[in-house]
Amino acid sequence: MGKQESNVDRVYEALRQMAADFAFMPDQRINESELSKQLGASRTPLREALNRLVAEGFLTFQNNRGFFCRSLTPKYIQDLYGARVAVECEALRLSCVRATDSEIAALGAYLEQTEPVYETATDSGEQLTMDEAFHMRLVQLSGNAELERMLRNLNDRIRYIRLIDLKRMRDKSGARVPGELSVHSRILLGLAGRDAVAADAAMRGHIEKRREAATEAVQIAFSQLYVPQD
Amino acid sequence: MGKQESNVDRVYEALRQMAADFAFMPDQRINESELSKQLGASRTPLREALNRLVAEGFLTFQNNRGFFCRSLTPKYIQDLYGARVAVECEALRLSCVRATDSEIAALGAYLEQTEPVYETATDSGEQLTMDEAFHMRLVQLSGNAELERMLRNLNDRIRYIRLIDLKRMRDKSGARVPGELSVHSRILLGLAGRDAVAADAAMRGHIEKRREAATEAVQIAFSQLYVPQD
DNA sequence: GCATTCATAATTGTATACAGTTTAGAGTGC
DNA sequence: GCACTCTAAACTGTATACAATTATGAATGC
Repeated sequence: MGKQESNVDRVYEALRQMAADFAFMPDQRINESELSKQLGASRTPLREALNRLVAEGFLTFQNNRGFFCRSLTPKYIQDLYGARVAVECEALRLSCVRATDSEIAALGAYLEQTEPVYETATDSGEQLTMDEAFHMRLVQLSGNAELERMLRNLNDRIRYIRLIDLKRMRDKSGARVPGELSVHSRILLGLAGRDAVAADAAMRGHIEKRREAATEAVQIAFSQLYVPQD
Repeated sequence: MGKQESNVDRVYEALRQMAADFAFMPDQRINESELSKQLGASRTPLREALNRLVAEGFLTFQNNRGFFCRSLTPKYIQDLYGARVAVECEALRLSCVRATDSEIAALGAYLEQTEPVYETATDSGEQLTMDEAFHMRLVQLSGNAELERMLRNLNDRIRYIRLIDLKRMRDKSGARVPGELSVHSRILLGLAGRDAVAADAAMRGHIEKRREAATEAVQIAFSQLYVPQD
């Protein structure tokens, strides 16, 4: 068996990464010829990948003017956080009914294993990867593939801002008080106790808190994107 | 100003409609040459449109084998209904806080205007259009563009099944008892009273009820698709 | 300086050609 | 009949060419 992955897939993955990282500036027009050279593919597969990203909300498209990066505004980011609440809280409610005890225990073990690493990690990207993995595993427990698909898409579009927020959070506040339960632990505790209301409240509070800090993170994102410090 | 809409857009809209209606049979492989002739466009814009539909969940793609219609299974439909609950209930909770009285009154007026038409309508497609419009307007009141986008996508993928369900519902039960509030009215009443819990319960019950009937509708869908009665 | 016009360059839109891969089916042996 | 092989046809993947459209910028008039 040779390559399973097609060229379009490779181009698509690369572009998705670039779009997530705002390698294209907000509202920036994308030059197809230049980009195709850069990615080592012709415009045909490039445009196919770009069209997928339009449908996923990473890019926009204007007839006869081509593809543009999505814009970055507080409202846009607020909406993404709002959608996360919708998806993750409903998934959690479902999980309270549908997840088995062993599945919940497995996620608990994962949390216990990763939290010490998370607490001491110096790389924010690594931290965010762990955080996203926990939330994804949680939504997987709901057994609903659509909710899972939605969260994956939201995570990818919101990642750049979350990374900034995470960095700031670490700079500001000291380490969590030892012995105190982490937010993730409290969510999982609600789930284990099949207490949908408590789990929902913990999750909602968790996301809303980050959402409140997001507008400030958008400002910082702009300053990073338009005035590179390196 | 000449045409604003591009060829890709035209092809895309046509394909989306076809995919929604299962003009492609579940799991059916799509022949690009044939389809491009049928739509009067070459394979290049056709494939661009097909790629968008893959990203939206209408189609799937396998490398070197091309595009396929999404499969139609009870699980898939159940998941779509589950996602609808997530999106619509959260939108409703947001609306209880953010929607203005006049916006709610306007939706109430729309409901009062359409419900008599709805009750007496003989065309199920027309009924479904009204139903979808109400739900879309409701989610628009939340002010969250992402939730709106998500619901539009879900509606398009679930439409075929809802149409069957609506037909059956009408055949089975007689007309609603006069004087009794419609489900939509009860949802709106909860919203007007800023009672998120009541509104949520009404919405959740409404969607879950249809969801329970959906598996049966899937069976009928299959018999319709594979044994046309005309 | 500022707006307007027009020619030209740059860019996007799409048909087409052809290479690479998969699929279908005839042929063969058992 | 059944499984296997091999060849031809069908189909997908992508580069490329060229038409259509938009963007750029110099020239012009005020």
